[in-house]
Amino acid sequence: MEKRASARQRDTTGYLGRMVSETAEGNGKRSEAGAVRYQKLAADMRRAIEAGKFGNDGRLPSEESLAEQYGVSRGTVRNALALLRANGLVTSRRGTRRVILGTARTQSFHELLSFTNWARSLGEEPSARTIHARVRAATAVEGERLQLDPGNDITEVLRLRFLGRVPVMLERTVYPVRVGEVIETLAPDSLSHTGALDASGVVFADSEHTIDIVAADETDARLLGCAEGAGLLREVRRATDPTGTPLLWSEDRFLPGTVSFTVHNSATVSSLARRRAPR
Amino acid sequence: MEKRASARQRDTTGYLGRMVSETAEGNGKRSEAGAVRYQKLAADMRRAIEAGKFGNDGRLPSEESLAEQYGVSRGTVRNALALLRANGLVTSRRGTRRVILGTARTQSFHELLSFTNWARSLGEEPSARTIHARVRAATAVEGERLQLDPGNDITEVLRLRFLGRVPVMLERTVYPVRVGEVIETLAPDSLSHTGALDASGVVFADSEHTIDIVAADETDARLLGCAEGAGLLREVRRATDPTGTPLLWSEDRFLPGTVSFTVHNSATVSSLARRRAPR
DNA sequence: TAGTGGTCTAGACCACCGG
DNA sequence: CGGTGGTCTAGACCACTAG
Repeated sequence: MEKRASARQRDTTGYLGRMVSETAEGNGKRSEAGAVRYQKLAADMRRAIEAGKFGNDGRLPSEESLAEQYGVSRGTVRNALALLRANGLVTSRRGTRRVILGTARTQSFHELLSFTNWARSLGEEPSARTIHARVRAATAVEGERLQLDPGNDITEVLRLRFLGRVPVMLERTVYPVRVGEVIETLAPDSLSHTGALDASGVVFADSEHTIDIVAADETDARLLGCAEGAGLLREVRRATDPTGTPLLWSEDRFLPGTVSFTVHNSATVSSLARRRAPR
Repeated sequence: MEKRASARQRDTTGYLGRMVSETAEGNGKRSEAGAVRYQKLAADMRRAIEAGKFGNDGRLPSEESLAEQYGVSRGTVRNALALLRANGLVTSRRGTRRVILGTARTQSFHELLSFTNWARSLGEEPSARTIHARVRAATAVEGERLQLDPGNDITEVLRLRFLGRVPVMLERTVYPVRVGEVIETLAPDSLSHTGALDASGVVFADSEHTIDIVAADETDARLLGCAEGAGLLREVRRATDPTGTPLLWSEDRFLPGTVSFTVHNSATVSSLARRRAPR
């Protein structure tokens, strides 16, 4: 192989582009109607890619020619492409046409927050058994997690989650009362709490997911049917509204072999962090 | 609490913006010099936020006024803000000023790919013991993973990784020969393979990380010093160059309690997928 | 050197939030 | 209703890739 000239030549790819609400483009429940131009465009191009309509050299047409074809400005094309890029569908590099990578698999924001949505997107039948749900004063830790003053009330929910008839995950969720009030109006084993919140006008805007491994405690073992001390995959979810106010904090423990998490990163934008485990 | 009017009012936040190479902004090794305008701007604004220079109402100035202050166009400001947004530093919502969320902690692309970089960014002393490294024909599976024809050669490396003196992770990496050739020129226990590739001009552009839980096999148990069958946190890393050509495929198994992974998502752009576990 | 994607500008209009 | 962020346009120049 030929010798490369120098190091430090990398990072020149310094991207940019725009983004976009994957909302209308991905497999979320929101439909394509109501989406703005670049979102429809992205959906369109995604289909075109999957149908192989861009020829078989594995390259996309230039932004200029796409703009012409679709009758929009280059900026709008770039917005759409940024969407596909973020999901790992296409590359981007200065100097050459974009390369088609394949079909992206990133899930929509709501599928990540809602076990029910997620299960359905997989073609599985989700269900839930509420172990308990109660209102009580927040501990100091909970107060901090939800940005409440300690002593404020929270709603605490413990639910066992199933795919088909098989228990898969144990969910320990804490809501600020404000949010929890909505939950309390629901039937005991109602499926999608997140969906209900959604429907009642609660707006989820950002979330953070931390993944690690934890030993099953006595409760986990009993409800999930595993040995005490066995390793479980833990996902801690935190969600906030558009103003940054916490809406929920949840610690979910999955049986091994039931889920995996995949993150896509590019040199230009990365949303993943690897840390030392807590404690 | 007042009743919210209607559902389906959510998703209006349909963001957009631009992105940017976190490269110059985050804690990557590339310096700020050489960065373009919006990158410097982002770095600047990050510092301003951390120093509390935007007042204590927790809000950012309007894009317009930021553009004026910094003497750039609104588009450039939006590019910079998109960067901060992607890292969870600020929110964005139509109609109101952006809200400051806090200090983001997302790691740079290279820290995710390189155990050595990662460890150092934590202030820990990384080391490595190479168990074996060899060149052999690719299996069918490997061929597919690296997009090679089966029978093509690959370089296979098995390394035990330490933080301080403590074994933390066992790394099974496969490179296409083209890439592996660089590795072979290195000293047996040289620290950063990724760094070496980097220095020799190999350009990493995209990566995908899949995280799940796996039972320790006999090799894992022996080298990591855990019980056979114990749960380990598995991270499968795949990296490609800007053209989409695979550069490496690695399966890393971490002892429990050593790492956690955090992903930030927003309703407008999400890079995380939750799946059923393989098999 | 020609073509392509990345950066930047200037201006426009709209949807939404809050008073 | 005014201010703000989201979308879109049109045009310019630059950095880079590949022939």
